[in-house]
Amino acid sequence: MADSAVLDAVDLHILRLLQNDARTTYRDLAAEVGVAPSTCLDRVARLRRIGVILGHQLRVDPAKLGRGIEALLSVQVRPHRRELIGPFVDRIRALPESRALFHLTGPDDYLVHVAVTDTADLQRLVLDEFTSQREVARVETRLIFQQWDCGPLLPPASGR
Amino acid sequence: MADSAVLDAVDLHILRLLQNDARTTYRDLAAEVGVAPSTCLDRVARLRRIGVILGHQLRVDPAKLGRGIEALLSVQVRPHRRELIGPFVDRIRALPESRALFHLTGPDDYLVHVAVTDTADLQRLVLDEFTSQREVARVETRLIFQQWDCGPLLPPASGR
DNA sequence: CTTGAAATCGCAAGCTT
DNA sequence: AAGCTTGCGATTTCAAG
Repeated sequence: MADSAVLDAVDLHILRLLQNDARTTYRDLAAEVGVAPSTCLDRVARLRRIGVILGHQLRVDPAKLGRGIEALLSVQVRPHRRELIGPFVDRIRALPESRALFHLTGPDDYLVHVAVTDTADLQRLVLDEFTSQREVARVETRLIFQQWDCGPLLPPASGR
Repeated sequence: MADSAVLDAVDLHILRLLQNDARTTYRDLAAEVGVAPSTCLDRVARLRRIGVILGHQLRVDPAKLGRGIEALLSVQVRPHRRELIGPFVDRIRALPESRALFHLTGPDDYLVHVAVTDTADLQRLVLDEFTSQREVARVETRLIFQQWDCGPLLPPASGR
């Protein structure tokens, strides 16, 4: 279903460049990689078709939008059954404060990445949207001091 | 430094649309928002200039790149001093397996989001890059069953 | 902010290897 | 089958009102 794709050096070079700047033109890609622009077009179209490229995302600074504080919330959902966790996931994803949601192994079932205006806002969010809910057994809040993106995502060095 | 920006309804509308699809053309943006395409261009350029828009990122499927397993590693770095954590952060960010890195409050200093080929690869990563390092006092590994992106990031409802 | 025109880009068709 | 070149329509971009 999500099997590893067969990618050559040109594909990987294109992926590396587009992960740095997804708006690089085919002409510039072509110049950098050393092929014709239409070849880049074909390669990118193929990468989209086979699902390697999922889409283009705008990166936005939460602080500039008045959400200067970010935090990670570890949440235990009990009982951990499908009829409870489906609605829980939908509700959390719909919160304007939510940035990302993970379902994890371990004692804490979910990790929620949130962006809020201040600590009072964070307290309100935790109390009103989490601890006050029947299915939420426990919430642990950790503030994010700083966060970093890492290098472009590429196949393991052994390749293919 | 990262003060909240002053955005009007047009800016917010554009941000919402671009977060749904960062490749929406200025022409389509204009039609949707109800202004001229060049106005959209000006607005987006301004949003970039003032730092609200940080860039355009390609979303890629890790599984299709042979990284079918993702995990979160909670890491204690001891002693937690600048001369140790600087190199630690640089080293972790440079790992091809790293997707994101967070510096957090609480007993676990760092959270590392990684994508690996399989559990053996994960074990190798944890042993060779984390627990074997002097400054790493403890590592806790949690697998990611599933993850979700959330809605577009926008200012709090009360805002401007 | 809009209009309008020029430059650039995306994209498909045809050609070559 | 894969890549290159060409050309047209769409888009971006800029100057002027």
